[in-house]
Amino acid sequence: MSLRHVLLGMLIEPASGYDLRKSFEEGARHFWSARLSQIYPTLQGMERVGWLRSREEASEKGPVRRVYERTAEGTRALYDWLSDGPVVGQERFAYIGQLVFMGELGDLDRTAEFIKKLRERLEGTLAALEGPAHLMRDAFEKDANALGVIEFHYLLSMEMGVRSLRAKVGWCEDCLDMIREKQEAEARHG
Amino acid sequence: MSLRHVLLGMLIEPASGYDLRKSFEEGARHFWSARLSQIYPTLQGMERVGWLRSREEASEKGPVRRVYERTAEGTRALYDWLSDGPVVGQERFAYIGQLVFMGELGDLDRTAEFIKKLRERLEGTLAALEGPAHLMRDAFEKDANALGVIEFHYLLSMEMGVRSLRAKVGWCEDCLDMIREKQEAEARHG
DNA sequence: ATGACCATGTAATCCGTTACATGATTCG
DNA sequence: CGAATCATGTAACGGATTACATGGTCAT
Repeated sequence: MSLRHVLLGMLIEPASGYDLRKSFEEGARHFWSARLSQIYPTLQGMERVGWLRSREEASEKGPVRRVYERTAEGTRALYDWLSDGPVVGQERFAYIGQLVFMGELGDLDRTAEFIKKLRERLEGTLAALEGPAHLMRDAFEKDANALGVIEFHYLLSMEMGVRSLRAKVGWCEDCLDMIREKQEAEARHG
Repeated sequence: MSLRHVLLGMLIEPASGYDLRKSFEEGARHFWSARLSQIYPTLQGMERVGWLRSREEASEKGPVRRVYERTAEGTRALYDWLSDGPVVGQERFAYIGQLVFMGELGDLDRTAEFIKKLRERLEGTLAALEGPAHLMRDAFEKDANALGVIEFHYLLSMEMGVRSLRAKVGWCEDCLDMIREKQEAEARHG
């Protein structure tokens, strides 16, 4: 029950479904994702329950745009969600499951291959985040007033992404070391 | 399409739905979660497609247990999944969204409160993981042969949980510092 | 006898993905 | 002329949560 709230948060300014998808691709990648085919019906549902209102708007290129904006009720729903305290759900990490169950195969070389691939992926995501995060962090360090409150919150969230990705990449390195160590021990007298 | 695979992985030995829930609560908390009401129909579905077979078994306390075990096909499906390479999905972190959108409120004290609550939760989860992870890590460091291959894989996965939770707790601390810094800057000449 | 734990499930609803369907404009 | 981008949606299916429904055993 959270995509609705994420969309509410993004609708600090009126936007169409198509615009919002760009927000997911550019801004929100590191904490949420959604497809157009989910965004459109969700917006319709939010309008039905009175959280949003919409109007049609001509576009230069392409068909008419349906632009949504929050109603007072929608804003209340957003603020209620923010007041709920941190929603720390049951996050799901399929790749950790894969790693655990790979134990059954008993092939440490294969496990090492798996972790190398994982490290690559994580490094890719990290690289994409580090640039923009670094820029904002520099600005903030030079002058803590350089960023507005909204940008500042955005910086905090990007730092989270960077930190936890770095920790995961570090974990990959250490895993590879531990695997080598185990292989050597097994070769000696396992 | 992954709960099925997680259940397959857990069924290295025959187990009932009820047993499997315990595996989620004890062993798999840090990477997956599932309710009984999802587990039961999923097992039934897996039996229908031939990944599992089941038999009834008397229980000392309570009603008859339905115990599932993997078929050869189920084992193949599991190994195929493991061969797919790391499934790095679009993880969703609702609390990061909450933090970002809290920018709109423009109340840094409230943001600080939010982060303190979040830190508490993360520390709780971390504390629960660190004990068992520490025990295994010690055993491994004394003798890399002390752990069997399956336990070793389990250690790797717990280390991941510990690492990324520590990184997140560290991020909470730094956020609080940055918020103080920003508040002071604003007081000076914002 | 009350509550915790054992044990299984169904039904309604909602959330999310994949695939399908359409059509205009702009840039190379 | 073809590909990318703009722009909106529906349909079918599958994954997940919440609530409902039942009943036995064991310890205090």
